[in-house]
Amino acid sequence: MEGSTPKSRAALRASGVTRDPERTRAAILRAATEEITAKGLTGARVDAIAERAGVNKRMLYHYFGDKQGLYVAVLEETYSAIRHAEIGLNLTELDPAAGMRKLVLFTWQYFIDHPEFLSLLATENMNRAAYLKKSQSIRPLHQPLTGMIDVLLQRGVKQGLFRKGVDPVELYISIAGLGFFYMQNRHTLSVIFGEDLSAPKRLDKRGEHIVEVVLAYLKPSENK
Amino acid sequence: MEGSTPKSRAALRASGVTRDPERTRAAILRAATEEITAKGLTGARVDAIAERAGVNKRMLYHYFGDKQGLYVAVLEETYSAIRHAEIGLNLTELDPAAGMRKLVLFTWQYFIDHPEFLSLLATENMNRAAYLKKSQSIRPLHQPLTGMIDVLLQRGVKQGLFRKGVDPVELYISIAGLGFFYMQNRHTLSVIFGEDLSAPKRLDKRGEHIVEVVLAYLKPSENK
DNA sequence: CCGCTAAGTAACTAGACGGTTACTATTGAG
DNA sequence: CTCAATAGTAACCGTCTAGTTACTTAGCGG
Repeated sequence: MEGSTPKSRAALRASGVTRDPERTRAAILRAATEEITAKGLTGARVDAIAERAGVNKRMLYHYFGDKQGLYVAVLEETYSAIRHAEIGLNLTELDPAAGMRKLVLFTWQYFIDHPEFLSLLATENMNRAAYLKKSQSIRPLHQPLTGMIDVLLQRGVKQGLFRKGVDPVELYISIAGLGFFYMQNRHTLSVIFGEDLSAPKRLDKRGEHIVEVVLAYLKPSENK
Repeated sequence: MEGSTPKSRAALRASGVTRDPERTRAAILRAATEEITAKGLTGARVDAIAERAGVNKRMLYHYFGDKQGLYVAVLEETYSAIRHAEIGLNLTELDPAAGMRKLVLFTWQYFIDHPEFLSLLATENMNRAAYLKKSQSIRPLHQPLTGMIDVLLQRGVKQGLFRKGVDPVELYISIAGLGFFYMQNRHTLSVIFGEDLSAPKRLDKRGEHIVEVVLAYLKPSENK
């Protein structure tokens, strides 16, 4: 009988019925990111991750060892994503003020689009960066970032647009902080100030505010 | 026999052997704050809180109902503490620039001295402010804050020291954010940037940076 | 088309955890 | 002094949860 041989790999994969290691792994990682960023590492349930991924719980241990291993994978992937997006910015092609504006608005928009990054950072810091410290793959991702900011600052100083002596790390922390605090704490802040801080128009307003704050700081003093 | 009557209340309280509702309640609340801010709401263990407080677990349910009730009590007390400290600042007696500097440095120092406030905010926002929304006692605490900032801004504008049209809420979020992000994420940021951001000197530097950023933003543009 | 390795499943388990029960001891009012 | 209300204790319980075991099935090299 011609139908007795199992279906071709392609057909099987298309129907989604059979094994597909990459797909399974990716589904677990995605589900874990959602569950862990929604509820924290201790709040996340392994069974919930498996169910969300549509995968047997055993697979989770098969691919990632244990809950911590899964968490580290989520952490590495999430950090990797933002750092690679930043590198793609190509700020050095623009004039310094425009480049800085682009960096600030990019960072702000990234936080809006990726709330999971915010939660994960909160979770990892609550644990005093214990897992990040162990990870070998994350640290090297950050040199391009400060390097890029440094170049931008130097070109701005040379053109008389920016003040001298600005520390790139300090500046980056400020750019990130102005957006991060607002987004991460928008739920409590909305209650406290009686204003819906998640409204799209409100987010735009905040973006412009952050640009203004950063550019005002970078401006050289009048008596140069 | 003269010793047959129980010791006087004062003596008993002094020896710490007998009942003391207020003391027990306070010990539980303090232990809960430590445990919950260290490990998050889901990570905190009820048994650990009881042990840390030197109290039987049953007492925790006696005074606070359940784990959530205890969490709400921690939340209310912690918010109450910072808001009352802010009100005590009396900024309106100083000239606007000095007042603003005082507010910024106070906020920064508060975050340094009270890391538990930072963790608790992160925890509550991860839960989308579900408990804060229910609390009746926290919201009214915040009107004095924005009011105070508003007065400071108006006086600065009148004296030609500050720009016009600054939104007090936006400004407060920026002041808090510049310090909050640094402190809350100092563990991951230190790893990423290869620098110990918790060093006292580094903290002082950050404080001055935040003051500079805020005052630069508030400065009126040259062509007034 | 055989046989070994990797992918996948279902049922299970030891221990942790939030919360309760049944009880005793202290305190303060009358 | 008495008694009711409150503070406090120890042991216990049902459920949840991370991780495991024992097993089946698909896929691929030879």
